Amino acid sequence: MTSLKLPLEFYLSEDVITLAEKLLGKVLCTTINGKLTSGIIVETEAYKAPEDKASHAYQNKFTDRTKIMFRPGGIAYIYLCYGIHHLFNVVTGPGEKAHAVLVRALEPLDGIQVMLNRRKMQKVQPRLTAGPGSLSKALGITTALCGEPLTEKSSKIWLEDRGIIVQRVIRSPRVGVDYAEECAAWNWRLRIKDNDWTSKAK
DNA sequence: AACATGATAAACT
DNA sequence: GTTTATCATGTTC
Repeated sequence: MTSLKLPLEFYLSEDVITLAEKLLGKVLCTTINGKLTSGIIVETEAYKAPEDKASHAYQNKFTDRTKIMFRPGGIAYIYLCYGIHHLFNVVTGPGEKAHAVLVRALEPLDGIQVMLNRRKMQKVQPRLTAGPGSLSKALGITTALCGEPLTEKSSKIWLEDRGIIVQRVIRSPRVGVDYAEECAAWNWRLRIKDNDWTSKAK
């Protein structure tokens, strides 16, 4: 169990793109209210501050919300979007650099019944954990977990390497970042090819 | 006022 | 079966 947990060094690379790619196939686990839920990461997005206009920390903008990203990697950055959705990010980099990887979609693994209850759904459908807001809700992730270390034994949230092999990775432009101008063209959205659990598009 | 979205409904093939 | 449009929603700045 503990040996499967990703080591702190994993998160300290300055190369967020490669890191985002490596996160595919890893397993995100949470124990909220004593209930274990987990899923394979099938879609991520890299955010590389300060030069990335799509990042909250563009130009090293330092606020109460973004300051969490300026810490060294290996912690969770969770923020509220559109007032409803909790989005889960992994903070990466050695510190100083406000890099982060957004987890956009999961393939359910453990605690599926718990996830169904949280989503108020009857049966498993791709949309259970497809989409950053959905997966957070399914795993019980809220802003209460913001800043939580992903490497501590006591953490309620962590990542595991269960030896899952990723066959092929697709790179595509990120969505919802039109305002980021030239940065919107950077192909920093990464997903596993031919996976039913990624949000739309194949 | 802006926002890294999701659920729903209505329109398509 | 799929894609497209609309809007609800609350925190940040």
